[in-house]
Amino acid sequence: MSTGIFVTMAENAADKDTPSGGRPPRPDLAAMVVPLGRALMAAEQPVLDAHGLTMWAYTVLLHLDETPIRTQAALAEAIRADKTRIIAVLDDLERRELIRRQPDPEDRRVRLLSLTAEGRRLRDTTQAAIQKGEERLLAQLPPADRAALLRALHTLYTSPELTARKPGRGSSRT
Amino acid sequence: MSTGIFVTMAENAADKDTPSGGRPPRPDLAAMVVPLGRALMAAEQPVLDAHGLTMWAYTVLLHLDETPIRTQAALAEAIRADKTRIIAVLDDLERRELIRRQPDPEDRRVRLLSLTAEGRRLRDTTQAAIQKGEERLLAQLPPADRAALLRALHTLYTSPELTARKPGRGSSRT
DNA sequence: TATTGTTATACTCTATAACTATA
DNA sequence: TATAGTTATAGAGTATAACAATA
Repeated sequence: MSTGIFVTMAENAADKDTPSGGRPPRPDLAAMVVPLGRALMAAEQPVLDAHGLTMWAYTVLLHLDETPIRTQAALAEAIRADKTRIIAVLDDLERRELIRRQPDPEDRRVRLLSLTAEGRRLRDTTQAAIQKGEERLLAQLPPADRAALLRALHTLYTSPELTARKPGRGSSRT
Repeated sequence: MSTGIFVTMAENAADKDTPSGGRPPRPDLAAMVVPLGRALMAAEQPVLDAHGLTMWAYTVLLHLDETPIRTQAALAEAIRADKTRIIAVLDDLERRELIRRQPDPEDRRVRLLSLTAEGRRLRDTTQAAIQKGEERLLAQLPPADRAALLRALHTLYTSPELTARKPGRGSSRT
């Protein structure tokens, strides 16, 4: 944690608004979202520790449940991770029998990824604990704002403008 | 970028809700906020590049404006950065005459930090460009949701529960 | 030749420790 | 001795390149 880029901008112009030509009437969106995200991650860390999961492992468990994924590369792509980075995570999850990693008989290069019963159980209890912590925060908001926040976040998060893949370099052949 | 932790959880249970004992009816808050923040940062990067600013430099310019800060350590603390990390940023900003860094006559250890006119101008044009990009995103939301989102983000961001300083290690003497 | 999974290497970012100059 | 600022070093996290197995 304490990886704090975009921190202070949020307090900017929160109340004072200079109408014409002055400071913008609202703080940058990123200036609130990024530090909030960092704080949320920091708040979740103890919960994950208590359940013996890293954030990557938790992300994998969460994603494996919804969509049965066939290849590790697809999983990595789906969670925007590098394919080389999740290997150690999968190794650990498999060793602890939270996931299965079976070679596909039809294409023996491929590893079929699936959640075990215990994996599902651990995911559920962990997520319950995490959301319980989040509820404490959301309780500060009026019910209408809370609903609008979740709705708006979902809209923005799934926005096609933001889902764009990393376009910079990486387009070199090979 | 592509530092993507907490990515997929957002799509979870977005529509299907299993009432009792099943999956939670909403995705984890962090699972939407963190990737959204990363996407926002990625979207801002080209704008910052065009204006010749790193995100840390932009953060410094933004913060220097609102609160006149006396010491570099205080600035670092305020933007949750390590005091050693902003030095190169300040060096660059000073060399480009976007900020001033004057020794305090009353305590010659201290550097008085202030924004130059050009620094203020660059900050304003950069922020205008960034917020213009953000407006494109926010335009997807109904006006009421947009207002609620900004209100809720500000509430959560300034929440005392999340403002807690890193409590772990660091409390060692020295 | 292309692709899946893997290992090994290099790079980026960040924090920690050590130093100076003032007080 | 304590503090502001600085420099140098080391560590964590990540991506890139190279490899083996299979298609």
